[in-house]
Amino acid sequence: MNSPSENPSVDDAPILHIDLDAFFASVEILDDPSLKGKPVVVGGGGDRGVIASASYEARRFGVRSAMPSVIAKRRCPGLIILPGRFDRYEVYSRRFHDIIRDLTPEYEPLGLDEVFADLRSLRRLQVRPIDAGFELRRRISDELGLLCGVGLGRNKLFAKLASKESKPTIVDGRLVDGPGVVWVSPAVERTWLDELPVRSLWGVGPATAAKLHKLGLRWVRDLAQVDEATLAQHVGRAMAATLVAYAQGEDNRDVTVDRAVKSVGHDQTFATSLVGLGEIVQAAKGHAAIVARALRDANRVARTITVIVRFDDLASVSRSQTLSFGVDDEYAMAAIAEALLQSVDLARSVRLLALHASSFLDRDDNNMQLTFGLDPSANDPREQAEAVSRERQVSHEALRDAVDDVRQKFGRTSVGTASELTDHGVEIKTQRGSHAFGPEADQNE
DNA sequence: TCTGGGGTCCTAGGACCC
DNA sequence: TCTGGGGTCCTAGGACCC
Repeated sequence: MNSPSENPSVDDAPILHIDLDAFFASVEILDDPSLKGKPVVVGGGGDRGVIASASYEARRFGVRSAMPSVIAKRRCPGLIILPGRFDRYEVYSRRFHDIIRDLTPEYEPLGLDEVFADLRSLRRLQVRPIDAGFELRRRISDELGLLCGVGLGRNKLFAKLASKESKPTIVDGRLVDGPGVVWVSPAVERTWLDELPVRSLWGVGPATAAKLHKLGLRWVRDLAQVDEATLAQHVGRAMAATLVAYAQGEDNRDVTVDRAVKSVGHDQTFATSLVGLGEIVQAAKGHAAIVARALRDANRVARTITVIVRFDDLASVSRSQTLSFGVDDEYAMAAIAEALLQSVDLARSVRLLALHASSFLDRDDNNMQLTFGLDPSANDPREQAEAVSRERQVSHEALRDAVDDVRQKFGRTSVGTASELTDHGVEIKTQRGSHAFGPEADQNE
């Protein structure tokens, strides 16, 4: 929108946002150059799959990320759908972060392919944000072979909107280069923002956009003038406050370095829906093995276990239980999950099962002694499950440590439990694939 | 055209404590 | 018989982001 003619200081453009173009698809093309120039996407190829990342060649056909694969194939009959190799993307992501870190340690990743950076600590070095942006693009292109867009602005809101503006676009089926680096100068902020649709603001998705449209609010300039209390009645207090602030160009979100993870989980949509408690509990055990491993890798234990079931009509229900202690054992987690699933009406067939763990404690702070009063013969099924879970968490400790120890020394595939092996087989048909357990995954740690 | 899997945050009601 | 107010935690659901 405004190709920078000036060269702002870090005080005029303190926040940088950088976003890799078509990241997953681009990595696939780098690893297999024969894909170059072809419509390539990464995503689930089955009936229930969606597109995670689309090359620009695929976008020319109207294929977009988050689009169901069935639709994408219809729009682009020759579409190449790849299952996704997240260990590879993580390698590239780390190298991407390394390049950002060379500029400043004050950066915050969002997913694998985006970063916000706060440039203010570079004031003394006389760094010019626009020069820094072009230099990042050059290095990412030279060293990684990837393209990206850079946005600069007074806050995260403008930096992110600007990076979007910096990207290539498709006009009449043709790819048009973007400027690469865009700065929203304070002088143009107001007019720039006014012309955007409300949907382009952070936090406005399909549901909120529909509510806003119903209220006659289509453009950011409409939002900038709305009464916050009235808006709050429709979208909630917090949303109303942030939307009005954003619409006025105000965004006080900091660039947060080292954001702590608050939950880990595993979701799986089944190619064929599951029927009945038995099948679902069996699947939950596989989920528990994956989530427990992630917890131990992060050296955390979780007090809250949540199961989410989605039925074929896409309605979902969740059940959660918070324990008086933390778990990182798959059998301890599975005991809770099973009890939670028993409280769900499973008359309908189930297309998705998710298992999440949250309310983390440091492993060293997990005081199991406080829980000796638990009675496995209690009447309340939740108390019962908690007692069983505690017993497993305690009694498997030595085994877990031994297994983790062997894995540390000899790699992940060297030893495993039966449920993990079963799960491994099940996982092959999903995006996650078997690679997560392979030797490559270990090299990257 | 029919919606994945990794997450984050917000809301609202109820329980419980002081 | 009528009944507070604030704070925190837990549960269930919803929306959003990449």
